[in-house]
Amino acid sequence: MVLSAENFVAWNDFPKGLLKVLLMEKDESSALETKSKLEEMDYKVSLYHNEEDAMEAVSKQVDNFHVAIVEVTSSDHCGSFKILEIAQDLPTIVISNVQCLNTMMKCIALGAAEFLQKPLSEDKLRSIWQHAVHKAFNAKSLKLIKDQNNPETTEKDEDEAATVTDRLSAPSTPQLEQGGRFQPDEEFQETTNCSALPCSSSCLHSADNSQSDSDGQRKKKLLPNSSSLNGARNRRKKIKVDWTAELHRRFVQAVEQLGAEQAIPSKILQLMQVEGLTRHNVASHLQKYRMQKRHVLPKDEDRNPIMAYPSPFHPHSAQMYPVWGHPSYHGVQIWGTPTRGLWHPPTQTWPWKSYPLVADAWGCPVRVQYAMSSPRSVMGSGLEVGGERNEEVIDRAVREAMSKPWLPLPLGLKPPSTDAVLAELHRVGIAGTPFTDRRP
DNA sequence: GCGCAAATAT
DNA sequence: TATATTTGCG
Repeated sequence: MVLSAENFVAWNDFPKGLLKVLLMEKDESSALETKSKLEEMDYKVSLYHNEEDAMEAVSKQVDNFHVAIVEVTSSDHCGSFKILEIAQDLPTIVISNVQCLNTMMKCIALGAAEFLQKPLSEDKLRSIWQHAVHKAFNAKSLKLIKDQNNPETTEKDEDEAATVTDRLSAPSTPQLEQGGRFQPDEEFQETTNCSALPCSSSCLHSADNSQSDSDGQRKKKLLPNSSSLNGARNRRKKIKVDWTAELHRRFVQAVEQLGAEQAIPSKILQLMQVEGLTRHNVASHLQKYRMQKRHVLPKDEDRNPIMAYPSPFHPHSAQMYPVWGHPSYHGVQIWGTPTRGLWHPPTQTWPWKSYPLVADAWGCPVRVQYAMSSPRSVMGSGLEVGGERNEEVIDRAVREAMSKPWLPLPLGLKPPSTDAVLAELHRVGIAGTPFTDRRP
């Protein structure tokens, strides 16, 4: 997701003038010149003269650099490529005397933020801070991208696959590596022409071509930022929202706060205050929510009104029935209101998971639902809000249930069994109830 | 911008 | 295949 103007938030603690730059340039005098230029611009520069040291610094995160500037030379650029691979999270600018298009592209493809031709002017160096900012905001928005480790979900539009290499009449179908970096293959190297440099495939050690689909299903992927190169607008596939329990809770809370008439996507979205969520996402979810309610309510009204809670007497009462319901209990879904309890068929898939639990507020054995965030979902982690430990959730739900017995029970808390109620009544001296005879 | 229904993804 | 989510359209 790209940040929009509306959700741009100023980066208040941007380290102005203190951006830490890793500089890897072999030639000492040239390196010192670059270093001094950078320092004049208030960058804090750590200079390395060989790839090994630079890589060690990057991998050990010795200085938590904001930006790296690494030199690629015609003699040996393998090491520099390696840095690009290692410094996946570090905006890396390649500087070079080399004018080989293939090398330039390779660097960009491997994740270089920029390829600067030497000699370096001050103007070229001055703006490197932007890469740090870009990365920071990008990282922020990336939290919202679901399943980023699965390149197939990152891009799918075959039409979009008119990549840089296509433009250069390379017939290859480059693959997007994890984290969005392009993993070149031999084909790429062979077909892009390079007059200045010998291009050894050994430089690209980590390319695992065995993973390319052999069934011809190999997906074409965009190079990062290729849109800016091929002029195509960046219409990447929309990201699927992971409606975690917490997100849904916010949604329901907003819906209920607004009331039936006012609960429209835009207002719900406004109330939810979840970064990255779109009106469309909400509208879609609302549609589903309403459909559930519609399907579920008639069934529910058929039920014996005395049975305020679903299936406490049901032989399968251990089964959990998550519900589109009440927002009052954070992280724990609760049964619908006593008069119009909401019930869900258990066949549905829900973002909750049932776990057995010891006992409830009433001393009855119950199961409790734990909010389950999908581990593969970056989207989920980005949208999850107000993370609360399960124990806290349970404790709070139990406390609330005990203090407000008139409210419906949180899902997971079972109402007292009839036997328990009767025993309790008996204990306090009440022999029976009008319902005693109606027990199943 | 809304809501429904078709299309698409998982 | 079923169902969840997105997309298209009135």
